[in-house]
Amino acid sequence: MPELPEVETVRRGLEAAVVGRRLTAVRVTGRRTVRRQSPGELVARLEGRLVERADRRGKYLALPLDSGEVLVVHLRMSGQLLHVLEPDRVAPVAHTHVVAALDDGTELRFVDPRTFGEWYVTDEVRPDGLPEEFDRFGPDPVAEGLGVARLRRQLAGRTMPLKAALTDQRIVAGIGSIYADEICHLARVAPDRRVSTLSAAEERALARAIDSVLAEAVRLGGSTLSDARYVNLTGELGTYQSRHGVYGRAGEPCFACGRPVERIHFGARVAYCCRHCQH
DNA sequence: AGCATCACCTGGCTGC
DNA sequence: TGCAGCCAGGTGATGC
Repeated sequence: MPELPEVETVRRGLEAAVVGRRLTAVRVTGRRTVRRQSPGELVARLEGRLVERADRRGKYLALPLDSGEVLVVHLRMSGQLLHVLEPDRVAPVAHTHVVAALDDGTELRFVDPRTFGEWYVTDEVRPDGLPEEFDRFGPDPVAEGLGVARLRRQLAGRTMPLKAALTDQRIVAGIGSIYADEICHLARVAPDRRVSTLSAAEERALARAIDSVLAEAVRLGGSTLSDARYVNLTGELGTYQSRHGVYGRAGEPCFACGRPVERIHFGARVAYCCRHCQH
């Protein structure tokens, strides 16, 4: 499922394929993708506009336009953005909900079987060109950096389980279930630990693990699970799944100690971890 | 305010 | 083989 590394990989694809291009025609065919405004309104605010930048905060993509507005795209669980070089020769696949023609004859297509993904255009824009509603997010570890001091501030006064904190976009932006589990494993802290009980050394280990796991995952183009749902803009798979230490590996040996990885439940959550390495 | 829980949605998998 | 039931999981609403 697209988390920060996957969305960052898509952002880099958009930078190459879409930035500097004009949207000549936009078709919305799905019923649920555009729900913040009417599809007709979204189309009217996109057609003829030049895409000036490709930005990202957390799992959200933001494409500032020459109108001063911003196109926001969220892939949610199953959304894919695909850049099609020869649209006349490549029929849209099933579950294609938005098609945007670019002024170089290529197309940007949005495919989303589970229809959770979303497109909208907003004119409530900050001086940095991102939507005002992005103010609610915590720091993005890749776009803005996150040191241990900032992490400690973000966790201050909270008692929730660590995985709940890591996946709370107001605390840190961009981490979902897969990377939260991998970060906890690398930092050797259990995902169900209450954040109020973390030692200074554990906070340092977590800050380092957040940086290294996300940086390496971005370097490898994100994780594509066996359902092959996540691909980048040109249809390539990510390869970070080969580095997963715990996620989806219940019963398989922990790379560090050889004991079986467990799939644990706490509250309504699930996490993969090694009870021997993580405390 | 902070935290837990639930609804949303549908393709695909599991198990009978 | 068919099908019911469940799971995936980020986000926002709700309730405590």
